[in-house]
Amino acid sequence: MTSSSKKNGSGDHPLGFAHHDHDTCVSDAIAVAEERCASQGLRFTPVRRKVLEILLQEHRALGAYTILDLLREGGFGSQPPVAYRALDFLVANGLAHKIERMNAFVACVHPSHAHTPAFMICRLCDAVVETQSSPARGALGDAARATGFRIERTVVEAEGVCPSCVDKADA
Amino acid sequence: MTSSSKKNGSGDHPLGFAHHDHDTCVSDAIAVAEERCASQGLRFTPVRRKVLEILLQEHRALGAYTILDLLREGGFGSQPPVAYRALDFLVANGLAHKIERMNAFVACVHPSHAHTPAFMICRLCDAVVETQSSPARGALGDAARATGFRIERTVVEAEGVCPSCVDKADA
DNA sequence: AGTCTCCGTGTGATTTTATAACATTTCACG
DNA sequence: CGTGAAATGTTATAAAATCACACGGAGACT
Repeated sequence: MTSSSKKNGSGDHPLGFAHHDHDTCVSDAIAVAEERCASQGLRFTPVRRKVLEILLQEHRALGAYTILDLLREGGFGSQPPVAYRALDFLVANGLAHKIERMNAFVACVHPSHAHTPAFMICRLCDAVVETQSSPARGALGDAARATGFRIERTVVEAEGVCPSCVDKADA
Repeated sequence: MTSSSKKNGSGDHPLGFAHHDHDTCVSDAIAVAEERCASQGLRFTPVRRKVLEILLQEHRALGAYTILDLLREGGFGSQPPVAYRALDFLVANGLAHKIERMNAFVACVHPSHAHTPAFMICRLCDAVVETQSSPARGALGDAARATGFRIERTVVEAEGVCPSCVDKADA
């Protein structure tokens, strides 16, 4: 029951604002992660794999403590550092992202290539969809260049209402 | 996180990546806030004013608990909700912004007109500079339109190294 | 083989950030 | 004045993140 803290277990329409073949997307992502870690000499340990599986399976943004509950159920350590360390690893290696606005984490949806992620977050149902952005090419990039600021990483998160909640609200 | 730094009245290199007339910028901003609240029927109460003054004076991102300490010194209530409520008010009314990445707050540098703020955050010295962005006009906006997501507000934060820390590092 | 070291993990405790709940005060407005 | 909504003060607690230290396994090296 610890995993049911919020709505939308894993069967509903998980998110993405659109449906897709979930099993495939999970196994593909795990395969990519394995390959990536192997090729870079990183250790894709059981805890790390499990956390990534959890994120992929739920397919939404999860708080570290929700993940921790699921880890516990899986027989892993149950203290916060266990989850945070695995998440740090996944985030550092582009396999997951942190949603700063929610203090939550999501699996990366295209871990195979480098990218500057951006997110659309529904304030009504908490759905999170990853997309791309190039903030450094717009006004922000101009400002950085003008001042001499060296951008290393950007956080881009749009808060609003997802299509399905728009429909409900308008109904 | 954001604490542990000594005062910084107006001399040092407060931030902005550039110097400016700090006293003027503080009093101007307070005046704008007063005017804005008056014209919109909002109550610019002592606590709210004090919090804004603190943010303007320090001219950097401050955690809620740092602000709370300064409030206490000013004879105001010293429990977390006091600070959070004032901050909520300032943020809701565009007089301050929350830096999600730091769980910290800064005074808005151009509260006079509506804008979509973006921030450059130095990971070495924690300096924060506000600038503009139009994320909804780029790839993110395209994605939102394509999926039917309705953007209400955006968080744009660039993490990197500010000019002065770049100089130090390269030296 | 041994054993050394690094890295990851397990665990308890703590710190930092944020909200809930409720009593009291303030203030605009009738 | 009264009255109700908004703001404040206070206690308590929840949620998020980190610290500190012990243990153990995989690889490197004789």
